[in-house]
Amino acid sequence: MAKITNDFFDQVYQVVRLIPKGRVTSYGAIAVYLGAKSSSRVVGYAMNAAHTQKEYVPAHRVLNRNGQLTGKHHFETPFLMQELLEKEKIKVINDTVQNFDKYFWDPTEELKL
DNA sequence: GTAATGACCTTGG
DNA sequence: ACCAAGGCCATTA
Repeated sequence: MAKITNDFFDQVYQVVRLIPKGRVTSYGAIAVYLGAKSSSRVVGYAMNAAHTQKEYVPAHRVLNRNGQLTGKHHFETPFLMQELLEKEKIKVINDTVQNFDKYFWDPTEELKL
């Protein structure tokens, strides 16, 4: 399936894999990094197809702008996402990451195109 | 080919 | 300050 969007998806997956351990980011940040800030939804959609990729994608490190685990329900188990985040020493309360701004990992700042 | 949906974000009242 | 609606882009039915 050589589609045009495949490239965009691949970019998203690459960025997500580049997220350091114990760090999180938002869909919008990735969208901005890819130059499609308006396509924040597409980033989330890419995550939806993330589990279809060969390589594992740490989608649990990708949250919305509010720091909420909106996509936890899309994981194999709703608890898996929070479990993984807690393993990264990240406190998750009520499906929300604490100190989100502190753990926030901005690709545009770190990768600095 | 058209219509509806979605792991979102921004702006208006 | 809080609540509601629209917009953007790609995928699926």
